[in-house]
Amino acid sequence: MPRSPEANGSSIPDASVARLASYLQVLRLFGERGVLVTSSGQLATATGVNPAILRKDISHVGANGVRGVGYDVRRLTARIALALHSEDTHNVALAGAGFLGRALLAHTGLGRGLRVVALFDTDPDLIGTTFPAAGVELSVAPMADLADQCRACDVDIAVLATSDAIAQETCDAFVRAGVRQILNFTTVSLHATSDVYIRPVDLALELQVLAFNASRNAGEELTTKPADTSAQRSVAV
Amino acid sequence: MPRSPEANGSSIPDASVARLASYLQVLRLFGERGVLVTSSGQLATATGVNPAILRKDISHVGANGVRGVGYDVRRLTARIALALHSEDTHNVALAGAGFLGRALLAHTGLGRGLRVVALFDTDPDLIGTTFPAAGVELSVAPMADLADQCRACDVDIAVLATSDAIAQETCDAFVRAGVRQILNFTTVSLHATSDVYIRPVDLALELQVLAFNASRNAGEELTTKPADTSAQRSVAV
DNA sequence: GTCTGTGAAGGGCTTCACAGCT
DNA sequence: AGCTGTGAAGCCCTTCACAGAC
Repeated sequence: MPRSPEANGSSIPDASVARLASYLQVLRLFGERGVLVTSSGQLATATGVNPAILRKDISHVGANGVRGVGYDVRRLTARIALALHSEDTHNVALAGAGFLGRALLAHTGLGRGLRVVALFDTDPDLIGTTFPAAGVELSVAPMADLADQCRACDVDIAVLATSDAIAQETCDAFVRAGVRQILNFTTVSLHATSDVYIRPVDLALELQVLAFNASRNAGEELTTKPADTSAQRSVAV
Repeated sequence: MPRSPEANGSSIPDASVARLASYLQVLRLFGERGVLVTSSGQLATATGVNPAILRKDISHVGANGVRGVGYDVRRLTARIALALHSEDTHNVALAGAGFLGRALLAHTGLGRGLRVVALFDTDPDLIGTTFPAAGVELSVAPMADLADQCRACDVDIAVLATSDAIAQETCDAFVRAGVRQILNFTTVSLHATSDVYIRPVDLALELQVLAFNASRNAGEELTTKPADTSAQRSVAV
């Protein structure tokens, strides 16, 4: 992973961005429940991270808390939302209306500000079928319409949930249509010019790691702990 | 992420394990195509990583290559498979037969040595329905049967693809049934004793990071590159 | 006393670069 | 010449621990 020096325009570490997004979820939940003030300790246990790193993450979006007291829930929510641009709306295109595609569509809280506006598949039987997506009924379009629809709907982000066989060509089509952020659920390692950010999400890999742990533990019968319960980091929909 | 000192019984880094699993995929493909010898460069581009780290990863499973030539595909395949215990068979239980659950079931190449042997859901309409899983027809069982079936089938690994509402209780049930490796697709941060390894897979988080990048790029209009095209790491099914 | 904000220390992973074998 | 194996350097991130504010 090359990661060009200072690729991160805003100086806020990728790892922190991911965690901040999860704090945001919890904070919004707290807000809905009428909680006014919270602490790094509470937030940390709720999200499964270390309190110290939580405070450091928060410090990246500007200091907010009151020493000896904690954080104002509304204020902190607003700060993080601002820093993550989480109020911006992004239009998402989804390629592949199989089980995985539909699981992603159905996923509640795809995240505020994310709206699936286009859905593609190669299967002729599926084309024209509609699926509910955040209130709207979304109709499956053929791949041939990909470029036109993406441009028309001002798509920012693409999600690839197709078969491996057509992954690269679909990716190319998205890139030609001007999409620069692609989430890749296929097992193919995609190639594109360096201005395109492709994030692979290999669901099988995680299971391989678990399997490795399981084999290891079976052999050693608990002489050592496998790792820890808390989050490493991953993907989400 | 506490990660207790020397938690990793076998000294081979987690990050390497994940990558080794992906090399294995590619190597098996090469093998089927009749390729006899390959190089770190070829494997690196095929998997989207740096050649140097690939060689280092491979060195963890014991030196294999021939300087000036490359790696014998069959030999390397065997070495990695051995190190990852990839020939061991693990029985997997899947909780949740919604779209996500079915997507996971349908996913080809869940990984060699991984076999879904039990499927649970709360929906009374779904119970008794069968789904194809690696050749066998798998019938949906009620949650009440979870413990019995897991023990009976000698389940190693559990996958949580349920609704958030019942995530923790389902997790607890798996732990009581003796499962120590859990892949968590819900957005709940699960808690269990420290001998249980829980790996969260938050599909929405990845999208949040993409959205953040998209907003950032839109603002700065390409003064800097977003990051890089190649893989960071993630999850897969 | 409680809880935040942060410098400093520590660790793990990646990259570089080169020695060594064929 | 080509490619592997690996010490060394560097980087990023996490953890510790404590000073400071209430």
